[in-house]
Parts: sequence; structure tokens; C-alpha cells
Amino acid sequence: MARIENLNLSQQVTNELGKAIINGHYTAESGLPTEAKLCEEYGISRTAVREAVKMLAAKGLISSRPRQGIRVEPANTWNLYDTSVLKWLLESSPSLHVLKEFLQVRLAIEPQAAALAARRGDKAAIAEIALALENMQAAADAPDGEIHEADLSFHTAILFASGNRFFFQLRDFIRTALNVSIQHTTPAKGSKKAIADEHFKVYQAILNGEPERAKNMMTYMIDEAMSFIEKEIADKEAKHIAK
Amino acid sequence: MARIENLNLSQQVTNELGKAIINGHYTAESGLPTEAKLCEEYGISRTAVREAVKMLAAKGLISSRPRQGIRVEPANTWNLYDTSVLKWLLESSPSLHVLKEFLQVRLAIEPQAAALAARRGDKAAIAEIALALENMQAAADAPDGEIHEADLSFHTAILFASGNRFFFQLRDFIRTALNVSIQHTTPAKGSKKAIADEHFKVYQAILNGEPERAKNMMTYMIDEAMSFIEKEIADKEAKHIAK
DNA sequence: TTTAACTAATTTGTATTATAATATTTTTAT
DNA sequence: ATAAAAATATTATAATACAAATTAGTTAAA
Repeated sequence: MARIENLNLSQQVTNELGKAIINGHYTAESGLPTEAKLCEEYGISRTAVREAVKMLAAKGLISSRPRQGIRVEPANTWNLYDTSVLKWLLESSPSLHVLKEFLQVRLAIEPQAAALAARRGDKAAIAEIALALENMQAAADAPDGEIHEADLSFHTAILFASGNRFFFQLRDFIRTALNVSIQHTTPAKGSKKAIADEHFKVYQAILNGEPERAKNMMTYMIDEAMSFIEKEIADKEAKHIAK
Repeated sequence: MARIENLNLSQQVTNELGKAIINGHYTAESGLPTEAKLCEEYGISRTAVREAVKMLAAKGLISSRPRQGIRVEPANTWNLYDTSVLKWLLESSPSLHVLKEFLQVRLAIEPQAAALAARRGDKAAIAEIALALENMQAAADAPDGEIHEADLSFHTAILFASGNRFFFQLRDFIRTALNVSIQHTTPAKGSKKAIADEHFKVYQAILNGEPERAKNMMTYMIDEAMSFIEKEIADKEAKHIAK
């Protein structure tokens, strides 16, 4: 079992089992081994196993009942907005298709969040956006500046500025989406400046209290990433057929 | 402790503690009592307490470390898209403001989902939408027909038809939002027909493969509910000031 | 006096064992 | 053959013990 830093036993087992469920090692048909067998398998006590089972149940992955054992719940009850579940999902499945789903969600959430931020006009929150933007611009100007972290902060700051808890809650989701995005887009050297400029336009619209404009600019930005990914998917399929 | 049907001990305790955390009985400053005290308080074994703690930790509400005890995590790490957490949140806080946040999320998600459903054009999934719509229309025609359940099914079917797992995952969220909505909108007798008609237009757009139109119609529908709620909030505040 | 090392106390983490509750399977009786 | 009863397997709950980690306090050394 991969020993992860600072995780106690039950958390480690939760990780292992979570991954195994999501990558299909355990299915709704097969179910999980009994607690007793899991104890043997991992060489740990029943206490630890049970706590792991409870955590996975809390995330919607499994349920357990006396005499029936531990069953895997159908995938559509898994809590995909749970950070761990999302991580396991990305580790196990080819990420290009998942990434497209991510972008669809971002395309729904982020433009609305930007519009709300513009309409709300919370000074402090907007200042946070400005701060992230400055870091982006600094990274764009520097020859080997790293724009990635600032980019993440920018998007997170907008979710926060929307004043809607449910939007802000998606920050990890969007952070993950952006991270996966990066892996598929190795941008040209010069493009950093262009990215920062686009982000600036979103910021400007929010600062000026122009909801529609903020929304449209954000939509444009994410849609660019989307068309990039769709092209990549098309390429891959073409290659696959060619084989 | 309120005895709920079919919930085992640790699940019941999870419920009690979850509510107590979200309604502010336990705060980030105060933290939770020690495991030992919780055992006493509820008159149960440490096993049950620990399993409850693990479940709450899995939902992002708490964390526990040796010697430090059980601490309440800041509210912005709570997994609001977890059905239980959402339920506790609604039970504890005045729902009008939360409802507005719900509608903002719906306004983000559902129009996009409708557009995707129209673009995707999955026959079987669209048939499900049609089925829900028929039930709505039947309820609208009957003098005391109950349109509520069919309404829920309609929206859920569209999320499913989007083909995006992350949208479909929000079905419980949207179901909850609609339920709260209903409590605040006691619609006139005649309006059932109007509601069914509006839903029909969304369906038609999806069936005809018109993403933009589906999106706009869905936006219109939710926006109506939003303006209703905003008016209600304004009324309430006016009354509050008048006092 | 200050600082370092050690000691003690508290609380969660893990293990073990035992019994209860629940649901399935097998056996038995009619 | 069917219904009832018993045996069985598995999770649910409980109780106890010790380990590990962290904090606070205390002592010893510089």
C-alpha cells in the first residue's frame, strides 16, 4: 500500500479502496470483499477497515448492510464533487473526455460567476482578482515566469467574488480542471501575454460593473480551451481510425 | 436523539452532529467535545462515535488529530453538494437567501444542460423528457393534478440527456432547490397550464436540435422564479425596515 | 535567567475480542 | 411441496487495551 504522508491508516485504506472502486476493480456486481477479508488483505484491524468503509459510504461509493456485505453503489450516486472522488476518477480514466466534461461545467459556472461578481461589486473581493491578475501579468512579462498558479488564483477569486457559496465550492473542481487542461495545452512562449490580456478584459468588465461583458469574455476564454480540446479529441479519433 | 427509519447508530449520530455543526452549535473556535464526551452524551460506544466522525470528515465538516481533538473545518470546505450537508444547511438557515443561491446555480447549469441535450440528441434520453412532460400536462389538465413530481422528473431528465455526469450529479441539488421553491411559490390554479406550456417549449427546442433556443427558454423559466424570489426578499426587507 | 531535555498527561489511532442484529440458506416438520 | 424453524454468515455495536502524537509542565544544565 502506498504510504502517503500524514494520512492515518483508515485514510490510506479509503484511498486504496476508492481508487479500486472507481477504476472498476470492484464493481456493482462483484461488490467488495467482506470486512474480514479486507483485514487480511491489508493486514490491518477491523476498526480501520470499518472507518474506511464509512468514509467511502459518506462519499456515496458504497453501502453496507448486515449479512449482505459491502456493495458498490451505481456510479451515478458517486459524489463527483468530492475532491477525493474526483482525483480517483482522473487517475483511473483517460482524461481527455473527462476534461471536456469539466470544460462544459466551467462554461456553465464561470461566466455566471463573473457576471455576479460584476453585479455585486464587492471591493475587497475584486481587489483579490486584481492581485491575481498582476501576478499573471508579471509572469507574462518575465521570460520564464510561471503563470499557472496566478491563473488558478484568478479563477478562484472570481468564484469568491460571485458571493455564491455554491460557486465558490467548485474552486477545487475548477482547479483540477485547469490542471488537467495545462497537461494538454503546451502553450507557445508568446501566448502568456495573450492569456493575461484576455483575463484582464474579464477583470475590467467586473471592475466596471458590466455583468454581460464579464460573462461574455469569460465564456470566450473557456470556449477557446474547449475548441482546443475538441480538436485534440478529433485528432486522436482520426488516428485511431487510421490504425 | 430523533430515531430515523433505517438508519444505524453511527448514521444517526452523523445526522445529529452534522446538523449541530451547520447550525452553529459547534464552531471552528469551540470545536467538538472529545470522543469520550460524545460517547457519554449519546450513551453509545466509541466505535459508533468514531464512525460518525469519519463520515463527517469525509464530508469536509470536521477533522481530528491526536491530542488536538475534533475540530470544525471552516464553512468553505464543507461539501455543499453532498445531499446530507445540503439538507442540514436548509434545515438550519432561513431558506430565502439560500434559495436565491440555488437559483443562481440552476441558472448556470440547466440552460447549458438543455443546450447540450439539444446538441447531443440522444433519442432514449429525450424520450424520458417527453414522458415527464406528458405527466406534467396530464397534471395540468386534471383539476387537482399534482404537477410537482413530474416537474422534478422533467428537469432531472434534461440533466441526464446532457450526457455530462457532472450535470446529472446535481439532480438532488436541483430537486432540493425545486422543493424549496415550491414552498415559496403557491401558484394560482390556472398557472399549471402555463408552466406545462413553458416546459413544452424547452422540450420542443431539444427535440428539434436547437441548442440556443433550448438554452434561452430554460433561462427564461428559471429567471421567472428568480424574479419572484427577489421580489419576496425585497418585500421581506421592506417589512423589516418598517418595523 | 534562559534554554534544553525530559516527563507526564490528554486525546485520537489502532487492535482485539465479544456479542447483537440482520438476512440468507439449510434443515426439519407437517 | 410448503411452511416453519434452525443454522450460518456478515455487518453493527460494544468494551477494553495499548500505541502514537501533541501539548504542557518540570527539571536540569549552561
